[in-house]
Amino acid sequence: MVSTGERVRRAALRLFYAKGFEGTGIRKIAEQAGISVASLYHYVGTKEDLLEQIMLESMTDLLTPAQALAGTVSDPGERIADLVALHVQRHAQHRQLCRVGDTEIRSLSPGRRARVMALRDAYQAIWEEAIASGVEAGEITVPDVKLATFALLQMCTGVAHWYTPRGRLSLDEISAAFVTMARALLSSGARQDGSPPASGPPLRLQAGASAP
Amino acid sequence: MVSTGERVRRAALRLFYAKGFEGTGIRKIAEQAGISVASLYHYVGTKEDLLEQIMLESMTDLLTPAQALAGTVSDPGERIADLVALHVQRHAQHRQLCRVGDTEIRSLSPGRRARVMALRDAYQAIWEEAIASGVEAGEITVPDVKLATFALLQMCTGVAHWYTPRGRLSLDEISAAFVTMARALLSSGARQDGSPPASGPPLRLQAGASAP
Amino acid sequence: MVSTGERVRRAALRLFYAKGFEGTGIRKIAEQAGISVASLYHYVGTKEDLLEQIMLESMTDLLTPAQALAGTVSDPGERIADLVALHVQRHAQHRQLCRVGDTEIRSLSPGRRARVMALRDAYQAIWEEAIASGVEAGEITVPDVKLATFALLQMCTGVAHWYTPRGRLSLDEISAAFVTMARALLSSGARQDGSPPASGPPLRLQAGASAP
Amino acid sequence: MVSTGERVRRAALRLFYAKGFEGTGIRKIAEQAGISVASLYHYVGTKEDLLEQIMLESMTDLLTPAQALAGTVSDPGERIADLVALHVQRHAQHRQLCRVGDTEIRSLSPGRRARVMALRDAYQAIWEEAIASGVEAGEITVPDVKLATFALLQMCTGVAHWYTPRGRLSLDEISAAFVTMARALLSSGARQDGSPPASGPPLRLQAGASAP
DNA sequence: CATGAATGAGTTTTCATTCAT
DNA sequence: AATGAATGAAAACTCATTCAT
Repeated sequence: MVSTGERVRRAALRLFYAKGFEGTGIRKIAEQAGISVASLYHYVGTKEDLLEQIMLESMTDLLTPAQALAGTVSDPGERIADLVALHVQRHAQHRQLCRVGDTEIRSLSPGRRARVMALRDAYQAIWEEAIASGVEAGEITVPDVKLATFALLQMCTGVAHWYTPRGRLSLDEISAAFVTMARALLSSGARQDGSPPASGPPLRLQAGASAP
Repeated sequence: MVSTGERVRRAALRLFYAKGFEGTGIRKIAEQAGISVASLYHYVGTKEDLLEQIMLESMTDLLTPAQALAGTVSDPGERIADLVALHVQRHAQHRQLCRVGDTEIRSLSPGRRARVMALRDAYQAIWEEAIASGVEAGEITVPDVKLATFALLQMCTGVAHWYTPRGRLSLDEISAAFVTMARALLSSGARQDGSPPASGPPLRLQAGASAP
Repeated sequence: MVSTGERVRRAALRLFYAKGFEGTGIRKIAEQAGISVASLYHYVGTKEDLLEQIMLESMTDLLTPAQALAGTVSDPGERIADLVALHVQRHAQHRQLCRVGDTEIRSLSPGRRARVMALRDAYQAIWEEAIASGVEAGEITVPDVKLATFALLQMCTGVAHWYTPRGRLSLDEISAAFVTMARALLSSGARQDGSPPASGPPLRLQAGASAP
Repeated sequence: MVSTGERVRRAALRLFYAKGFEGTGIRKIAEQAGISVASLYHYVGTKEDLLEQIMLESMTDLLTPAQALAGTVSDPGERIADLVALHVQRHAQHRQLCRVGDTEIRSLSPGRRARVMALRDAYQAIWEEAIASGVEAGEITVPDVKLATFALLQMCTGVAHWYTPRGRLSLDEISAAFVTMARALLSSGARQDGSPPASGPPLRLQAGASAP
C-alpha cells in the first residue's frame, strides 16, 4: 500500500521520536523500512534532509490550519480557544511528528534551522496576535502578552508527552479541559503591581530557543 | 579554583544542554574541560555516569526544596503558588541543569532511568497533592487534577527555554506573572459537562513519558 | 581467486596462531587481508565471531572424520590407532587451525565457549570409548582409561607445536611412529598396585579445562 | 605475612594463567594485589619484566631438580621415570606457574625469549639424553628418540590442564600411572620399517616452538 | 613507601556516505 | 530500482607508563 519512500519517512519519524536524531542511525532506519542502507539513499538525500523534511511538515501541518483559523475567527477569545484546541489535538494525534518538530531543531544546520524557525515564529505570532487583540479588546487580561503566549503554548505542547489514546480521558475531554484552563489563564488579570499589560519589545531570547 | 572534576561536570552539562547527550562527544567534553580524553576517565566512569549524575542532581535540587515547602506551607493555594515560583526560578537560574534533566531521560539505560524517574515522580506527586488538596478544600477548581498538574508543570518548565537574564522582564516579574497565571488557571472551574473534578485513577501514560 | 571474506578468515587465523587472540588487533587483520578496517566489518561481525567461527571449524574438522571412523572401524585397537593417525595428521597439516582451536578457548565468552566445548567433549568421548572398549575386550590394558585418554590426546596434540613439512621425518613416518608409541602405551598394563583399570566416575576437572 | 612484592607476583601469575599475558591488564594486577597502579611500579619494572621473572622461575624450578636428578640416577630407564614423576608432580602442584611457562613464551620480546628458551632447551636435552642413553643401553626402544622425547614431554605437560587436588585419583596414583605409561611407550620398539632408531640431527622445528 | 593525576597511543566498533554493478 | 562492497572519520573507552607530591 504505502510507497517505499513513505515507509522510510515513517521509520525515520518513529526512530527520531524514540531515540532522537543524533541517537538514530541510518542503518536502523533502513532496517525498519525494510530496505538496504544503499537503497535508502535512493529515496532520501542525507539523514539531515530527512529531518528537515519531517520538521517542515511538522510545522506546516500546524501553521496552515492556524492561519486558516486566524483568517476566519474574528473574536480573539474564540480564536485563541480554537488555537488551543487545534494545538492540543494535533499534539495528541500526531505525537511523534509534533515532538520531533519541537525537540530536534538543534540538530539542523543553520540554514535549515532558519527555514524551520521561520515557520515556528509565524505560528507563534498567530498566537501572540490573538492574545494581544484580546487584550486590546478588553476581553483578555494577562500579566504580559508574551509571557502568556509562551506559557500557553508550552502548556499545550506538553500533551504530546503523555497523551495516549487508551487513557482515562477522551481526547475531546482533554481538549475541552485545556480550553477551559487556557480561558481562565487568559483572564488572570494584569500584573499584580498594577502596571499595564506589556505588549512592548519581546523578551530577548537565547539564540534558537523560542518557546516550542 | 574549581577542581578538575568539577570542570568536567560543568563542561559536560554545558554540552549536553547545547547539543544533547547523544550529540556530545567525550572529546569535546575533555577539550572544554582542558584535559586529555584519557584524563577525563580519571574523574568519570562512563559518559552515561556523567549524565546520570547530572540528572540526579537536577531532580534532587528541585525535589528537596519542594519537599521542604510541602512540609511547611499548609494552605494548598499558597503551596502551589510557592511551587510555581520555585519551579520557575530554578528553571530560569539553572536553565542548563533543568533542561538536561527534563530532556535527556531517554538516553539513560533502564536502571538509571528508573532511579531518575522515581525522583521526578515524587516531585510531580507533590504538585498533584497540593492541587488535589486545594480542590478538596474548595479553594481550587479545575477540570481535572491530573490534567491541571501536567499543564502547570509544563507551562513553568518552558521558562528554561527562553529565559535570559538580560531580557525585558526581571526574574521576579516573570515569577510573579507565572504565579498569577497559575492561580487563574487553578480557578478555571470544574469540567464543562458539570461532572465533578476527577482525582481518580491516573491517565495511562505512555511508558517513560510522565510530563516533565 | 579467494573471496575477500576468505582472505579475512585466513589472515585472522594466521595472526591468532602467531600472536594469540588477545594479542591480535583487527587493524592487523584488516591490513593482512588487504582491506580497510571498516570494510572488515562488512564480512565479519565482531572479532570474537571470527574466533568462534574458526574454533568451530577446527573442532568440526576433527570431530566429523573421527565420528565416521568410530562408526566404521569396529576393532578398538584399530580404531584408536586410526584416531591417533587422524589426530597427528590433522595437527601436522593444519597446525594453525588446530593450535588456535586448542589454545584460545579461554578467549570465548561463556555461551560461545560452551558450544565449542560440546564439540571437544564429543571428540574426546570417541577416544575414551575406543580405549574403554579395548580394555573390556582385553585388547588394551592401561592404568586408567581416562588418564590414558588424556595422555594420548595431549601427546598427539603436541605435533602441532613442532611439525614442519621440511623436517627430518616425513609426515607418514611421524604418524606411524605415533601409532607405534600409542599402541605401546595402551599395553602398559593395569595399575601397578594391582587394582583393576578404572572406568568409573571421571576425574573432576577444573572448570573449562578438559584436556585439549 | 606475604610481602607486597610477592602479592604482586602471585596476582600476576594467577591472572596470566587465567587470561593470558595479553589478556591481563596491569590495573587488574594492581587491584588483585591490593595496591594502586602507581605503587605496582615500585615493585616491578614493566609488565613484561613480570612475565619474564615468572617464566624464568617456572623453567628454573623444573630444570634445577632435573639436573640434580640427571647427575644422580645413572640408570637411563630409572632416570626417565624419575623425570616423568618430577614433571607430572610439578605440573600438578604448580599448575599456574607451569602453564604460564609453557604458554606465554610468544609474548616475550626476542631477548627475553632467548633466555627462557635456553633453559627450556636445557631441560629438554636432559630428557632426550636420558632416552638416547636408554636406547644405546638397549633398555629403551622407540621409533625415534626425538619424537619420543616430544611425545613424552607433551603427554606429561598435559597434567597441568586437568589436574585438580579434589579429583578421583590422588597425585601419587596419577604420577605412578604416568610412569607406567611412559615406560610402556619407551618399549614400543624400533621403527616399523626396521630402520635403526634415529639419534641424528634434530627435526627442524618452526621458530620458537620447541615442544613445551 | 605510596598514590592521585595525567597522557599519547592504542583498543574495538559504528558512523554516514559513495559507487560500480 | 536496488544493493553488496567499500571507506575515512569518528565513536567511547582502555592501555601501560610516568611523575610530582
